[in-house]
This record gives sequence, C-alpha cells and structure tokens, in this order.
Amino acid sequence: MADWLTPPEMRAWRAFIETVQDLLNALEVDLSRQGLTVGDYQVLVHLSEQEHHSMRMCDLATRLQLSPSGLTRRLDGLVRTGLVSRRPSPDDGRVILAVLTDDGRRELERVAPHHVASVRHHLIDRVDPSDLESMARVFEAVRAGLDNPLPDGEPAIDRRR
Amino acid sequence: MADWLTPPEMRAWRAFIETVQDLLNALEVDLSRQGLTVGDYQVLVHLSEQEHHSMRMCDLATRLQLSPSGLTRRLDGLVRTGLVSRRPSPDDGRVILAVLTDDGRRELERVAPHHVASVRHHLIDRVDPSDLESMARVFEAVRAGLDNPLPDGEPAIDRRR
DNA sequence: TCGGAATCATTGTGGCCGCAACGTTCGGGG
DNA sequence: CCCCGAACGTTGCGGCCACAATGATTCCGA
Repeated sequence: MADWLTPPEMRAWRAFIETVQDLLNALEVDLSRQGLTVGDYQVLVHLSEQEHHSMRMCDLATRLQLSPSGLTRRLDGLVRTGLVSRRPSPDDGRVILAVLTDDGRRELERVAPHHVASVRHHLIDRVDPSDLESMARVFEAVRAGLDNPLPDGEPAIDRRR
Repeated sequence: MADWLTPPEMRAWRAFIETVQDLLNALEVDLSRQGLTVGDYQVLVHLSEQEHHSMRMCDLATRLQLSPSGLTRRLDGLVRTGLVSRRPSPDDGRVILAVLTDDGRRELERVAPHHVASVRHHLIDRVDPSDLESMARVFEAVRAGLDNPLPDGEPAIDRRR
C-alpha cells in the first residue's frame, strides 16, 4: 500500500474518489426535493433535446448508460406519472419510441432551474474558472480513452452497463 | 433548456457528468477481473491503513460512505471469503470491529498493483500534470462545500447514506 | 444509583439495475 | 420467397444498498 502514485497524483485521485459520490448524492437529494430522481430527470432532458421529443428505447438506453432492462423499468415509472409515453415506431416494428409528453415538458421546465442552481451551488460556483477548464479537459481525455479496456487480462466477471 | 450555464461551465459539467459513470465502471470491471469489487477493495484498503488492521463498523461505514446496513452486508461477503473477520470490541459491548485477516492482507497486496495500473490507465496517464493539480483543487473545494445543502427548500424525500 | 436518551449492529422490506432468456420483428443471402 | 441471424424490448432473477424497526449496550443528568 505504500508506493502507489506520486504525491500530486495521489492527492488528485483521493480528492476525486472520495468526493464524487458525495457530490452525486447531493445533486440527487436536491433534485428529489422537486420530486424527481436524477435518472428520471436525465430521461426528460435527453428527450427534450431530440427533434420530436422522442427517442428509440435502444438509443436512449445507450445515451443514459443504462441496460435495456434498466431503461424499460425507468420508463415504467415515468409513464405511470404521465411525463413520458411509449409509442411503437411506425418505421420499425421492433422499436418503441419514448415520447416526452406536454406534462413532461412542463415538469422539466419547472425543475431545471432548481437543478442548475444545485449544480452551481455544489460544483461550479466553488471552482476557479481556469480549474473548471482543466476539469473539462480532464474528463474529455478520460472519455476519449475509455474504450481500450486495459491491456492486462484475466477471466473477467461482469456487471452493469 | 436553453440558458443553463455559460459555455465553458457547460462544457466542464457535461464532460464530467457524462464520463464519471463510465470511468467508475471501467475501474470496477478491471478490478472484477481480479475477483474483487471496488467496494470490497475499499474495505481492505481502509482496514490496512489502520493501526491494528481493524476499525469499528460505524467508523468504517462513515469512511466508506455506506449505511450501517450496507456495511453489515458488505462485510458478510468478505467474512465468507475469509478476507476480513468480525471481533467484538473489548472496550465497548455495542461495537464490532472489522479486522483484516492475513489472507485479506495478502489479497490486497496481490490486487493493489492491478488497481493502480487501472487508475493510471484510465485517468492519471491521460491527463496533463497541471490539469491533475487543478482536479485536486476542484474536488477539494467541492468536498469542503458539501455540507451546506443548498439554501432552497421543499418537502424532501430521502435515500442513501 | 437509576432511568431515559443515545449509540451501535443487525434484519426485514423495498427500490434500482444488470444479466440471461424469451418472443417479436427486420434484413439479407440462397 | 424463405429462412436464419441480428436487433429490439420485456420479464424473471438476483445483487447491492438505503430506510425503518429492533435489541443490546453505554452514557449522562437528576
């Protein structure tokens, strides 16, 4: 447990890994005060950004980094509360479109300012602009490299997606 | 959905929120190849850093950002595989100590290099050192501010801890 | 000294989500 | 035209974890 990373590397890693969960929790708690989970909110956001306020389930699952079954169940909740509806695709009988309802759009517009305030409060406003720029570079670089799965090798269990 | 954050703020926020889950998943997958979850690994790490390779359950739960029940069950698994053992505290009859076993210490020493390599591969080595320093500042600032829960208000549902 | 409040770990319950299996639909080569 | 493989969404199942309730132990003020 001694030689790990250099001290500056260690400092960055520990700050990140010890904080990121708390940060996400704080955003979740703030949003839950508005009656939505972050997961549900993200569905609304992605649908609202689409051409006809709708997306194919499989594309939405990919965008949300969710398994197909996970998305099915997340949508179940949103459909029950009337924020999203399901519609079979006219082009492809296998496909179901998730469609943002008018209620869903209004709910998103109502909640979004609170969420933005939460993001500002917990993250943006606490950080120097130049550090924020660095953070953008960091995570863009990480994202770009996430495909190669570490040259090592071994059995591999699995999980998630 | 238009006015949100300034473009640089938006860029940093999106890079972060769209990447962090994938990054954590990648670390989880790499570690699972070694037969451990990140959660289990963290238990071993924290215990190994303690004086007598042991911690009170309640302190460990706090450090791991886990609910008491969550820790109880996580330890169940580690006890079953013999990496950790439970021992009642001699000082306080309410307290159970989680103790790293010799097997647990050896397992940690075996796995740690893989995990470090994984962290390097997915994060550290992809990032400019000065940006890494910024990242440390960012998350330290976020952590410092996480106590104040956003002045707003409302009912509040709950979850986690 | 004593009794109520606080602390601690565990268990019952339920939510969320990944994986595997399944049925349906589409597409392309024979 | 037909059939087989691929793509898609759903469901059964199980894992992980938060919350609430419970029982044991300790602490503290009257």
